[in-house]
Amino acid sequence: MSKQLVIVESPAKARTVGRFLGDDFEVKASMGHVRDLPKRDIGVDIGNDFEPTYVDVDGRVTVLREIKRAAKTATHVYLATDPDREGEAISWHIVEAAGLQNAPLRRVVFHEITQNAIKEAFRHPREIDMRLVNAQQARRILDRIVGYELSPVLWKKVRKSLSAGRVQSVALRLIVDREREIEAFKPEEYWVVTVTLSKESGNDRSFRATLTSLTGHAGKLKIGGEAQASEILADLRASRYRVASVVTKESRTRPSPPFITSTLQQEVARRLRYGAQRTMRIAQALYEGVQLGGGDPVGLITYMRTDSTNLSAQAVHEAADYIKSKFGAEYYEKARLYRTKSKVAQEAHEAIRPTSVLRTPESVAPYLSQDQLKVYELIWKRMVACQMKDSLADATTVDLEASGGPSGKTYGLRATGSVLKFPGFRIVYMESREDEEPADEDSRELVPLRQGEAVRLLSADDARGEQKFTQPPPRFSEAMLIRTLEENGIGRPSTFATIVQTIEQRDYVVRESGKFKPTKLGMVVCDYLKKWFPEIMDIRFTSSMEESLDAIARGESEWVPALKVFHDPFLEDLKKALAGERVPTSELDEKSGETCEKCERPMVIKSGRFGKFLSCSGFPECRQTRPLRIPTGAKCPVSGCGGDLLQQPGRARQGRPARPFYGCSNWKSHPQCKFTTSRKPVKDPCPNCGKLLVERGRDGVQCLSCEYTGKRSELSAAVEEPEEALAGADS
DNA sequence: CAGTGAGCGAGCTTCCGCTTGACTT
Repeated sequence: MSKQLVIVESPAKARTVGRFLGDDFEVKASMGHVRDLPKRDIGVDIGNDFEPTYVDVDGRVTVLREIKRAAKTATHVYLATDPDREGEAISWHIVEAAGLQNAPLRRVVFHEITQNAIKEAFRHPREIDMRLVNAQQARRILDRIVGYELSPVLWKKVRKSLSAGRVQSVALRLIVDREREIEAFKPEEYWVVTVTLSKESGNDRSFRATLTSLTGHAGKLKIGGEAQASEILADLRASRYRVASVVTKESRTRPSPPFITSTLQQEVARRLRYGAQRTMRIAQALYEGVQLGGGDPVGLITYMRTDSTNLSAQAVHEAADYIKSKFGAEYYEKARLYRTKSKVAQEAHEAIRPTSVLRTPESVAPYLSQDQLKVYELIWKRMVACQMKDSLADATTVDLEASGGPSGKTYGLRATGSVLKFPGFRIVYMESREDEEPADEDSRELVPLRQGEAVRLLSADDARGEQKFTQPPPRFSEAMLIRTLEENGIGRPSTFATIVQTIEQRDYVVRESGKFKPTKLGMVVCDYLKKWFPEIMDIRFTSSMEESLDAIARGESEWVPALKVFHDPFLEDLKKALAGERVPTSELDEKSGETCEKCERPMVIKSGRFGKFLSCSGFPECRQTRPLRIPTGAKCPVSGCGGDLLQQPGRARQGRPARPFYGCSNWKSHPQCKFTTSRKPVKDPCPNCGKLLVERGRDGVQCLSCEYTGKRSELSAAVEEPEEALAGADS
């Protein structure tokens, strides 16, 4: 008997949908796009209305064959790819590539994988929406033109193999702009003055207050130097203190919305220090399914590449029941719905949530790896918390006055405190903060005080001034960069992790203690693109592109003219750039901190065919070169060798970026030694056997010769980080 | 995850966004 064919994008989704639909349906997965522009050349006939050439994607040939075969006998072919621009295009490409134009086609869409949503979708089939498809084609072709016309300009004018694109180049710009802000930043001195006070009567408890104002002067008091601070401290030490006002307000805190891709990546980075790639790998495994005891694998979370905070009614309902029975009715008020913040969100899926809150972290723990459990726990807690009641606290602000010091001035001080009245969602989950400093000052309970009450300084030592300096803005971490990109509508949930990978792989940026720092190459490429292609490098370029795409999707404009509007001025920029100057290669050299043995000029780090090497900055007058090797302080573990282990830059191989490795200094010398390792050596020898220790994980060490493992922090001295100037070799 | 070592002058590189592959005996 012939079945009805259903096509979705992901195999895990195919499994679930198949279970809901029953035996009359055969559900197949396209596994993403099945056709795309060719890799070899641009594949767009610009002069001929941007006519694209599509080819079958490598590895999707079998998928297409299967679809073709199943469609022959199917009574209906349901195109159930994701309900967004890309999904619509995937459906259209499947029809074109598998030749299903005359098949009994029906396009169906659902935003959540629940029985109801799927049944409802199948009741309202429609046709493929060519407006959406054309919006996708315009997006794809624009990205191809930008990427494949801009990159060759960089090959000619800067260096070969470089790349530029609508998304990666703006990501690079954010990092470079930030670095310039930091370089230009002038720290300003300021002082923070605090006093420790207590009630007149009794000595039971003290509290701290911070100097905020000088009576008669508007605004916040600024203390710019030590002299001023000393004068104020002299006053405060001799002052009488009085409570000017006590204001207590109830403060509510709402739970954070359920996770979407970007917030999951950020929170996992903050709490677990996992990178975006790793987070996505773990989430993918949770989504694909885990075997719980016996039977079929169970998908533990909903789809992990999403920009929507929507929750299915069923999930909200289940969470309500769970909260009421587990924590009590006072922790639940009503279903909470979260509106998706991003304007460019496509909302094809739900938020990232457990497929059932009844599968608590404890109950699935035996079947998960450590990593998986930690990530699942965060997703589970965030979901439960997001349906719980607000937390309530009494936040008290006490303003005080100090007067009677030698100068006769009157000062204003402030103490704050807060008492949690009702924990609400906090008993399950509280989002971590960017700065990580616990805000205990604010959450501390304050001594009960009355307006007009006199208080006293405990002792002269309890009026203190602390010198501080204003801080430059921080460099971007991976999580911060992803957040900023998303706020500007740049990149999609499926690409956030790879954007970061690309600019790292191109050597545009390096990580230094978890933060991105641009390389000279990155700065040069960014400046070059800003000079010749300011429009592409504008942070708002993507959002204006999205507006035109939306107009196409609504049927208000045509995709070919829209591309033309973009391409005409772009072509002008391209011509100007190609007629312009080449960037001198010396501008790409990184400082090394070393000096040339021959002419004493500084040595610089250059990148050649075989990776990085040291070269005299006096080139071409002085042609001195040296391999780039950084001593690690560790000795070669080969017995009788006695060589030093040196960090070497390593070579990039087949798409993989260059990774440093560690080799013996006696390589190719007398006596020859071929020892190498890719694990970072530790200075201290193994306490067990005296041989070489290498780093393992964040704080671990491991012996290469015996079974010893230990903690790096417990050894006498760890290997020092390479000098900052040489860190570029560490990428 | 992996687990590396040559010392050029040729032909190749590149985008963004969907999604997970896994030759036969």
